[in-house]
Amino acid sequence: MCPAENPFDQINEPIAQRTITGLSKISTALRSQSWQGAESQGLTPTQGQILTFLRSTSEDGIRLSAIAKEIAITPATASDAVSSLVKKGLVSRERAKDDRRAIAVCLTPEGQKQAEQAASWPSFLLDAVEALVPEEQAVFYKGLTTIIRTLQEQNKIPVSRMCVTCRYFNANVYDDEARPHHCELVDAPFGDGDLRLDCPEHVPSEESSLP
Amino acid sequence: MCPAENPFDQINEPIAQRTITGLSKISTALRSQSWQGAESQGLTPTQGQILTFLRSTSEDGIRLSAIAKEIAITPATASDAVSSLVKKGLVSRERAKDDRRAIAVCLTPEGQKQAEQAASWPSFLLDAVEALVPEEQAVFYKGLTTIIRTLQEQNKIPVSRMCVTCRYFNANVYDDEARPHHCELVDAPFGDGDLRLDCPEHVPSEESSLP
DNA sequence: CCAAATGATTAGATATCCTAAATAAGTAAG
DNA sequence: CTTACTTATTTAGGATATCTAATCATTTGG
Repeated sequence: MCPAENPFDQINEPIAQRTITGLSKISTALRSQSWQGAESQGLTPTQGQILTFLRSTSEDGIRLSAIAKEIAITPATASDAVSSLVKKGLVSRERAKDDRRAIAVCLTPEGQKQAEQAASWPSFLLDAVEALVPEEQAVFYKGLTTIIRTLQEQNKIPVSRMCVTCRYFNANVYDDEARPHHCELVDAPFGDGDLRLDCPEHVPSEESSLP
Repeated sequence: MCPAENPFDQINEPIAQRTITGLSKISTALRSQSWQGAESQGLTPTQGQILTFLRSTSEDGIRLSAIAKEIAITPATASDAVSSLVKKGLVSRERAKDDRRAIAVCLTPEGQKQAEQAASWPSFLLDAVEALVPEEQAVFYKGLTTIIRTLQEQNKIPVSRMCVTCRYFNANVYDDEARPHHCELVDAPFGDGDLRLDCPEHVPSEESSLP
């Protein structure tokens, strides 16, 4: 497209810049809503996030440092928050069996219940995301995975167990546009819309491959 | 697509849910980076956001309540943050001329400088967004505007001056796929990629029209 | 002119978040 | 097997962030 043809190129910021502004706005919404969501449970956003994280892991006994890394806070802050949760009886804090420097944080039964609720507050976004037609959703989601992947490579975000960094993932091995990728674990082809951000079966690969 | 054809439909969460997870991850990155970005200036994230907001408005003398609404914090929190900024000499706080209950917050010259820097920290996302090819960027951006628009309608996010809620905006009036919309202010057709999230010329419309 | 609404601040409480230092336990090199 | 380094967590100290609720001042509506 010739620049002279498009007067908006002259007056608009670059699209990447505007995209960042948009992501920031959504981030603002998430922050402000997380207060309202968590507060109704007598929790703070950080505490809610910790419960949600504990719930999502099948292991019992999560290290404090793992929590800190996932939520992207310092160990000191995580320690404080866990103390609050212990005081509220939602998690237990025990010494790890294999490493007595470390602690194992677990959900209590009451914590389980609270975690269910805490995990559901971001659903206020559901209507908004579903305002996109399915094809838009798929492309949008694909864009998200790409962005997150890049952020992980730059260590700007905790590494999660996503397809694109998994040993069992093969990108673009089929001609089928709807399902060009292959997962060796379930041994099946799949498309962008089925890419996962947090797969329990994830095994990190040496070198990653972008879809 | 027939469900039996796609085994992933059985084991994956709905795509909207995973999209929300992804947005939350980016939000986490923004939060943690905003600390590092702001801190290097001796600011906190909230203070940085306030400076950025003041910088983006041409008016001189922003109400405290306007700040609170934009950042999605309570007036009380905003008042505290402004006090900190005043102490640091980055903004001035004066009574508004037209309404003596209200205050007018302005950037000082020193605040101007700091605001420039504070506004630039989210550029850590630039590489990640630019990892998308231009067409992906455009679609992704379009999706963002739709989501933000929906959130605004639900009062989950402060209303901003975006095209899709502007009196001068006409959605999908041309057959040209590249530029289906029309802005009456600049009197020109344009496409999704040129939609704005914060247009100085914005005039709210009675009823909004989704592109 | 008074009641109700609005704009901002203050009070009081808890949590966030940092850095830096302290404690304790594993690990590796001689 | 002991010293030195590393790792996991906690404490200490300090500056906000953030909320709700109460208060004060001003404006607006009737």
